[in-house]
Amino acid sequence: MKNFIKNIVTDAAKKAFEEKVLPSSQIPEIQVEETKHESHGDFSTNFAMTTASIQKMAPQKIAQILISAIKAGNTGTTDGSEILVEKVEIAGPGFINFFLANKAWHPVVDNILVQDKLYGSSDIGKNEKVQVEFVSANPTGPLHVGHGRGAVVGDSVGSILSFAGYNVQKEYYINDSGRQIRTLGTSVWLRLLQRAGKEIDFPDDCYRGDYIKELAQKILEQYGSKFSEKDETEAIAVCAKYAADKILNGIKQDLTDFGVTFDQWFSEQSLYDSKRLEKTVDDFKSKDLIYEKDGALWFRTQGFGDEKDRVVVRNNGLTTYFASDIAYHKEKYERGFDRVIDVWGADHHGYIKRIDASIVASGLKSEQFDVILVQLVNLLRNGKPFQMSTRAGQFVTLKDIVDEVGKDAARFLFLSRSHDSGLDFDLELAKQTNSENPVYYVQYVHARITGILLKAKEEKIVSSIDFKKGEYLDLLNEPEEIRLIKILNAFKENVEKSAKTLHPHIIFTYLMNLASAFHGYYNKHKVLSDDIKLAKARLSLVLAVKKVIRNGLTLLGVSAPERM
RNA sequence: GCGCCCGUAGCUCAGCUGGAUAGAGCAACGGACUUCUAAUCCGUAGGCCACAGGUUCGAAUCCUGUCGGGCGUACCA
Repeated sequence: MKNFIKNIVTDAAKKAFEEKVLPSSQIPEIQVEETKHESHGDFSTNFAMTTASIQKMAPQKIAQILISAIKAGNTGTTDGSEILVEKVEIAGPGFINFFLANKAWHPVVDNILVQDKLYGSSDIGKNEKVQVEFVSANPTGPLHVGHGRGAVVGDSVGSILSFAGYNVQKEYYINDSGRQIRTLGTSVWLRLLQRAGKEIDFPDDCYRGDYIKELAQKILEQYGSKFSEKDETEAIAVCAKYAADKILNGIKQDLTDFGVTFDQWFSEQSLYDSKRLEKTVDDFKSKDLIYEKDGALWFRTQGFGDEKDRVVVRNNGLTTYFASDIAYHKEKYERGFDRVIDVWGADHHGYIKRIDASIVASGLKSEQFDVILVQLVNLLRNGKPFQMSTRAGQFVTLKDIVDEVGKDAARFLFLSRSHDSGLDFDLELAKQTNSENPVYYVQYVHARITGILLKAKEEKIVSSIDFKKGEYLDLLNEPEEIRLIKILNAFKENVEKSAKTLHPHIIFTYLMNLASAFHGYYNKHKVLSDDIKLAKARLSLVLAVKKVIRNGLTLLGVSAPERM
């Protein structure tokens, strides 16, 4: 539709030049936009204003010339017979506004019914191989609310990119190596000793949650009471492995219940086992990207935009987290991804530059690496801050939220705001299943329409509640109907914008907007009109709305209920 | 100090690849169910878009600075 208008303007400008009413043949990129106000028509172009300096002419005058050219040509027709542009006019400082005939919009409905689940999809991704890595929480405790936000953002970005034609793989990086795992093992081991009757001072830097005690108990049950007599180093290793496995299984289950799925789970330990990390360090050493100083090995990140160089191997011989991350990211590109997207909590933002530096140092381009920084979730209870700490064992888990609020409401709330902004998540508010919860507003549209379609089938107006061809669409001429179709038409654009900017909340905003337009229409006009032809036309429209709502909700991982 | 994010209606936030009269939800007030689901709708009220400069025909949007809030700034992860 937009291109159609664009062509009209381009043709008119060329024609005006040929007829020498416009002095310059230079035609800049023509921008056509949907108007904000209906009084400004359906589309407008600022062409006259942007080209004013080139043509050395007042915008108003250029606009006038263009309009005459448009009117003179037989532009405005698609197949030469139907006139789709009803009116063209100059407005304001030089905008050219286009008013389309209603019938220009009617084919949109058919298009949706035919494309069905594919409506809104596109190929802007050109099948580019993209990896989205998200959550990647350490398996040292259950997922909490903050992880939930990262989880839905990553999951939805994955769905949206797929829908927009990217070849997407979703991955979870398991930090199953390093100090935090040893701490986990120690925590469990100490609780186990306490349970076995030993007096132990439980250190502050150990994990204190009740789940640690439960794990200790399970180990005792499984290995018997003799376990507490074991050699400490060996026992801690067993505890660590056992606990990490159990916790990871819990994480997987919680994510599944939250509707979040992964194509692959990647183990950090595997980077050590395969000697991949070692090889990566050697490789960079031979390229003089890693050097030795003060007994430690440093990566020359400063040369690639970081504030300073960073340690990869400490002077005690242990590798840093950064070291395995370098190897991991290098490995991702070697697996064939053109582009890698990491979803991180905002508290890790200082880490971006050094990873980016390591990627550029590997000979890749900075544009091939994106980080979605998800701002922190501000947990409230009845409007008051609610502090959480994994170490202290005081937190609200993701599971708690999903159990109490439900998957749909939780996901929808997490995606309701741009991830660039902090999110207030009020536990009491989220638990409410009333109209304050926007998810019901959108889902209600889907359920309402299903109700109408079922009734229509019962009354034999339609033979099925799902059909692929609209009927009597030219009867759709109410302003609310045209407005609804315009919004339906904008779905694909919104998906594309969401994919390009990696902002899933664009889909949220779109759905709220569509839902609002539908509810307004529903209250004003009866779909099942006595006029059977009109009823069929409206049923077609309403079915199209239903399909778009479903497609949108699917991208956010929220269900579209038939009944509420 | 330096870096990243944010500052828009009483509250929570959209709008930010520059466009015409800055939007929505909640809260407030007034209306609409014998009619397809009132988990809905319609109306009223509410704004120096933090502040100051700059670029531009045009700035909530881009640039610079100031102020305020959040988060970072390890041979931690």
